[in-house]
Amino acid sequence: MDVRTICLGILTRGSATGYEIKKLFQEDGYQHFVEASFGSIYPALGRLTEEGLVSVRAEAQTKRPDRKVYSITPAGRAAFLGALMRPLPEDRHRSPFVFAMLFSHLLPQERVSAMIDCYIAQTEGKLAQIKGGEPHSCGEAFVSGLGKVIYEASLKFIRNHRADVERQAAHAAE
Amino acid sequence: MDVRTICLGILTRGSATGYEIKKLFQEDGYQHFVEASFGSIYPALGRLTEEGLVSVRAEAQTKRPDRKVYSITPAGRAAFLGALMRPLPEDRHRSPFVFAMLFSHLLPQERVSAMIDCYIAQTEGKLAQIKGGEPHSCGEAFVSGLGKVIYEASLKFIRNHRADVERQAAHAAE
DNA sequence: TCGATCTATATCGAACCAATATAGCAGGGT
DNA sequence: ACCCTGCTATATTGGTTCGATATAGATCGA
Repeated sequence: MDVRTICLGILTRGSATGYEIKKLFQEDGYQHFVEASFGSIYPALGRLTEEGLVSVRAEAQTKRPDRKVYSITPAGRAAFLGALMRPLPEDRHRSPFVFAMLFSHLLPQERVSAMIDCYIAQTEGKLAQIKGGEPHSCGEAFVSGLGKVIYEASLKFIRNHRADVERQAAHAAE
Repeated sequence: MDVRTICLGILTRGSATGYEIKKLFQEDGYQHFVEASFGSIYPALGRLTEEGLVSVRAEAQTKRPDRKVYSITPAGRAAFLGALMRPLPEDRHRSPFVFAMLFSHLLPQERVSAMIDCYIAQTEGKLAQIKGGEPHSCGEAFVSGLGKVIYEASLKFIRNHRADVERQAAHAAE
């Protein structure tokens, strides 16, 4: 799903600045399944404004740099709903950790253990973030519930099976 | 994890052509956690060859276009192991479906149901592909086992909770 | 004969991102 | 008073990636 559509979706829920949209990707639960960088957010907002799908209002702040607040327009709302009515792109999951586990037999056992420990800690952090959130709608509850069961299943499996790949690694000649 | 490192990893397991590497991404179980397109595979192989991390041998074929077979070099193998010894990039999961569920209240109930049915079918297909595979090592068994529990947990949760978002969608005025 | 599909290499224009640039501020340490 | 870290805020850049496209060899069914 392209960054313009994602920004439109976020703006259906309320006006926001480019900086706030980026923050939402890092904090508000979106980070588990969607993301964009400043390098694509600001150009996307610019084009959406050109296309009339979004309006922008500059706001001066005291003691802070000026900010640009973007709001979705009726045309933008229609464009977003139109995108949701069309077939969705498939999920993409990229996991350097999982890829690395395929090569665990080539690595020292301590390195494999360190990778697994790091991945478990990261996953626990994400699970804690989901648990600390407060879904405001059925959609949000569905999404955070799904994330929760995925992370829990991952953690359970990794804890139960980490010895399998750690044992294999032990035979690696260095 | 960049495409060069991924190609090096794949080539530690055996020589391959660019076309075969792409096929591996689609069939051999890698697709669940790693991918690259021709647009990045061929340039990556080219650069790896320039850097001496990979060697290439052209092969004529009868009744088929000629092929280029790439093999990893000792320097390439060392580079790959070096990459695995450094901190891994974090996982990235992008899910247009999950993002769309946040906006289920804006959609007709039949559309929400169709999205969920499609996602369930795709996930069942991926699960069947994992179940049909034959892991050849502890690393592969770990990876396919992890994928299996994640897909199973997802399917179970979605089936049990789909009514929550479908019910909400029903109130959407069109 | 044509279209679909597979094998096979490769490039292109557009999208994306991590890094960087610029600029406002607060707070803590030296 | 100065410096560093961290936050707020907009924006751009060079490199990476990808979907589409190009080219070319073939098989098979209609």
